[in-house]
Amino acid sequence: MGTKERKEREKAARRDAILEAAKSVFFERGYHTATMDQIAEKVELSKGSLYLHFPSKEELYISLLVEGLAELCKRFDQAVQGSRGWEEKLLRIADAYYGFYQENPNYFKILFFFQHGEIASKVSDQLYQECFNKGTQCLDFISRAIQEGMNAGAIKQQDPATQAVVLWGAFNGVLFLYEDEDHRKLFPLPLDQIVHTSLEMFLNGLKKR
Amino acid sequence: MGTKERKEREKAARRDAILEAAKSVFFERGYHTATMDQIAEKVELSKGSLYLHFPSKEELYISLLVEGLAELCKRFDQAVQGSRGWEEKLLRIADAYYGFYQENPNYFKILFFFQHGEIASKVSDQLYQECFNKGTQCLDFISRAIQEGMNAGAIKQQDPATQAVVLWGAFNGVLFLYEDEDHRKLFPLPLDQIVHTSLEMFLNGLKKR
Amino acid sequence: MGTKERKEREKAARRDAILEAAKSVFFERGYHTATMDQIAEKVELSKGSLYLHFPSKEELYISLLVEGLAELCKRFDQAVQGSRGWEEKLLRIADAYYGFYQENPNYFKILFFFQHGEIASKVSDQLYQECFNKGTQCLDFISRAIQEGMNAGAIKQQDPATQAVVLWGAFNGVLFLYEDEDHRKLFPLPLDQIVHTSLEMFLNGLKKR
Amino acid sequence: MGTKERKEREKAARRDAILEAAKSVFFERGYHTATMDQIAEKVELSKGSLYLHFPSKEELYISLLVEGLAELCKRFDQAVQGSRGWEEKLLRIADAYYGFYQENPNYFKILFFFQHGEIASKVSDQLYQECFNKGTQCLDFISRAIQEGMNAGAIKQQDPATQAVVLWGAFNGVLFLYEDEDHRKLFPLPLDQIVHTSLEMFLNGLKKR
DNA sequence: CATGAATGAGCGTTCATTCAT
DNA sequence: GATGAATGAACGCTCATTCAT
Repeated sequence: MGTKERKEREKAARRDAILEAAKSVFFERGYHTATMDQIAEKVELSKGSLYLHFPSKEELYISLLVEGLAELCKRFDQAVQGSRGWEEKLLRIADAYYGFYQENPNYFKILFFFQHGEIASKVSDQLYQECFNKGTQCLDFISRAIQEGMNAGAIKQQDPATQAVVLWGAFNGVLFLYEDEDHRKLFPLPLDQIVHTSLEMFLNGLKKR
Repeated sequence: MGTKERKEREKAARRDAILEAAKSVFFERGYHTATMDQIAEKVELSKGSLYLHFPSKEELYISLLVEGLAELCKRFDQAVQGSRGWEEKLLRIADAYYGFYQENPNYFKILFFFQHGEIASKVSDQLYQECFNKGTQCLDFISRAIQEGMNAGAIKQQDPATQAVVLWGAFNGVLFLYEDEDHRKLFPLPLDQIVHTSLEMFLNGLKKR
Repeated sequence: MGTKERKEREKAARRDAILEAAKSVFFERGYHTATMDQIAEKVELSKGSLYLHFPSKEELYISLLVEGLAELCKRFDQAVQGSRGWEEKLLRIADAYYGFYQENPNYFKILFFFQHGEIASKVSDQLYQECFNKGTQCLDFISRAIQEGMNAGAIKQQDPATQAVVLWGAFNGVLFLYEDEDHRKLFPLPLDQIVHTSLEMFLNGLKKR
Repeated sequence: MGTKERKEREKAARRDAILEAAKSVFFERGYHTATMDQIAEKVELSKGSLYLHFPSKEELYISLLVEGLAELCKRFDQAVQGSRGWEEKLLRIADAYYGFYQENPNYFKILFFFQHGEIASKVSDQLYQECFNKGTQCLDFISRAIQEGMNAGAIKQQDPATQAVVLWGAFNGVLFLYEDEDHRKLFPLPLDQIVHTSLEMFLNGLKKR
């Protein structure tokens, strides 16, 4: 009688609600400062119930990352679908990333926090794999665009994966400078300008002379 | 009879010993996970003694950062002193950074990560200023090299500070991908190759066509 | 099925148990010397649980005071209800106070000592108000009895509130001399005699000549 | 050659300087909140040196009390010397006390704090005796005045010591109500009026009808 | 499934006291 | 005698996690 399905749907909904609350709390306060109590209060669930859906604070946090990477993938996909030529593709992937950053500046924090390892090691292998896979998927969009550029003769023949990683890291690094207020004070240039300059530099750098 | 000087020297030595111990503990466990007890044990001092030299955990942590930036500055200075031409300068600055990273892969964590504002705001204005100044000094080395390239007509006329920031962020971002073990697994390319590829890309990107 | 009520009753009971333990520990050791650990041990609860019921050591301490004042109010009420004439009323209020003191010699410490502002300022406004109100209620019983005496022409017309405060303070001061062992040695007169003498003096002092 | 005497004089001076600093710090911050560091800084001596003159924080604190009681004794003495008749004597003793309170409202705190016993028990027997003796001396001034009143037939024949204790306690109790800001809010009557009312009441209460 | 009271290990910080110099 | 660095035992409070109901 579909009871089982309904239950599952409800369970998934609950999970999503928790994730949503966790996002807002983690973003507002940072991983270490956020508490399970605050998240529980936000979802209007008891603290104990959180543990019915996520085995630990870390897993909850990283689950957020998986969601974020999935969203990023989707945007990358749309970006490449609607573009022609490797350069346009890269530009629009960058746009997608930058747009994602602007809409979710705090999401971005997790991305980096995860990479920091303090947390990654405390997470189940399965969740870790999910993370890894999503990350790889994202990178692949970049790789393929670069490969296209090589095929077109515009980019020097090299391992496209390496270049994708460099691009990803470099762009991350630039955005990261602006990740928090204190940093912004250190580098008081408008982010738009920084992003524009860096994209120009990176794309120019990719091209053969 | 120099008693006073000796005392001062001893005090400074103690301070350095604490800094050293703090470095190793913070590196191993991360800022939030590290405890003052662990640092005290490492330096074989009582916990209370730590507070004779640093007023708080935060200040201790940031003092480490200041030290690191100072060292980096010194290396940047040596790098530019021994080189001719903007391109060689940038290359050697990058080398200096990369060298610093390789010798102090964990130091880098603080340098770049900075624990993002959570900490910076709890630190005395003076210490904050020191941090800021050292950071600016580092960037200036890069700016000046870029300016030289513009003067030589090799780089398009733009704000060199912006480009310096982009370079700094981008290079940081690339190194950061390798900052911890878990992440290395995600991007299993040799760091040397990544660094080489990225430098080539960035320098190429700087140049006028 | 009354589950909710039972829970609430249990919660209140727990609160009372903590209050009881806190009373005995605070009494034995004084506010500053008493520790939350000791209280937790006494009530056979974990330290953390204490904070489920009281937000801080200060609030716990002052909550004790509120309880004491409430009890005193109740006794004052009974005292005046069962008496006729202002003099009997005052006498029985004093009896009630003295009785309270004898049953709770240590309670009295808090009541009177109040740790003087060091604490009061750190307590929630609400709790502070409760304290204030209860204190005022106690004084009002005295004021009204004095007013009665004035109406009857036995006491000189003056502000009864002032006289109530004086009476309260004076009687407190006398009891306080006996508040701890060391002091009893200094004034080695039996407390009963002291109380009797002082009541006689105060009441005599109130009367017109 | 008087070297020894000079040394002793210097030592006594040092002791006094410490006492003076301790007074100001203890008064400003309260016993528990004051620290030996603060006192050391105030006297411009090292913390260790404090322990050359006083064996503990408690002894230092109580030594202040002895000083205070001695001063009070002196004032009581002057008060009775310059007055005729038991009533004037008591009035002027009360004035002296009230004057002392007004000049040293914080001194008064120690007086009561000592009586609280938290500290008294941690102090050397000798210091305790000094305290006791000075306290007794103070009381004796009151006793003698009351005895005089009895001899004159104005006061009912009773144990004058008991009455002295009651008077002392009662007056203390009244002043104590005003000992700190929070209390003042609870009893928002001008202290002068309270003191006047209470003296009138106490003296009136002493007199035979 | 949901609850929320209870836990308990842990943290950063303080400070009276000691003692080698 | 004077110093002040060092100690170390506390302390108030937090919070991820558990579990009886």
